[in-house]
Amino acid sequence: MNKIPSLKPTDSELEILQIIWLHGPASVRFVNDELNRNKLVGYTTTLKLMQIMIEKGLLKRAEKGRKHIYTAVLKEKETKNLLLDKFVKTAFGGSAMDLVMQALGNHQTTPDELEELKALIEKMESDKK
Amino acid sequence: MNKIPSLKPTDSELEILQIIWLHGPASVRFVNDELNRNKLVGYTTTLKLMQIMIEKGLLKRAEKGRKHIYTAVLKEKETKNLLLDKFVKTAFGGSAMDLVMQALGNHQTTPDELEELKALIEKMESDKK
DNA sequence: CTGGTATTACGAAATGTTTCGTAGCAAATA
DNA sequence: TATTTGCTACGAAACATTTCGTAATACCAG
Repeated sequence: MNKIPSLKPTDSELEILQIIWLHGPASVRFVNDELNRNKLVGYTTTLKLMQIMIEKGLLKRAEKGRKHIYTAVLKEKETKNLLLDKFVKTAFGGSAMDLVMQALGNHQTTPDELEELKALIEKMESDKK
Repeated sequence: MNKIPSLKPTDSELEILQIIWLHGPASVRFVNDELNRNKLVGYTTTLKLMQIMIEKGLLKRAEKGRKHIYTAVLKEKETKNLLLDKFVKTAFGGSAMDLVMQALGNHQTTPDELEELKALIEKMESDKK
């Protein structure tokens, strides 16, 4: 029934999504192992979370032999867009520019990244003409 | 006892903080009225939230006559920095640059804003040398 | 002073998130 | 085949967040 997940993933759910986006469709075991590189979390905890994500429509799954293989329903980019929109709205009063300026001012950036950013800006300016 | 609030404000708490940052120290009545411009929320709900924020150290208060006047403990900018750091970490795998690129690509920007942004980049590049 | 109004304090319900224990079952292995 | 191992399902506890009802209290208008 649930086709389009309108709900925003929680922090824990997002950690799981990141792993699946990066590595592609994965079993609970794999996701749990990845999670445990950073923090201690029980296998059944991860399983339960992923089952809930199925209910919410964030993941779908296929049974491969005995295991279940989970796939992300939403693409990485669209999900991050949703989260970004919400974050800009709740934390920066809707001003994406404020966020960009503050993000640049408070994080390390390499010269390459700055060049890339400048290129994007040039492109935006020429598109606008 | 609680002096420095390390906790991140919840979404509801953030709405209250935005109002206090914008208007300065305020009573529960004022905050609740402001909140109700956007959504329906009961007075005691707002009161309770603000009391909890006192416990967490997000707000402090002074008794002016019979009312309590609430003040934000953290400055707007430092709070947004904390939130931004966390968001970059959870949603963009720690890459502020990814966030910046995506934010620029998905929101309207005025030529003035782009100029301002370019100026910031120039400044960062010259600082780096 | 008295009744009505605005305010704070408190407790608790409703909801959402995270965690894990236990059970049941299937597959691999000894 | 008998045992162990690994997986899923399910329920529930622990915790956090949000909401509001009720009560106590201070203030104000008449």
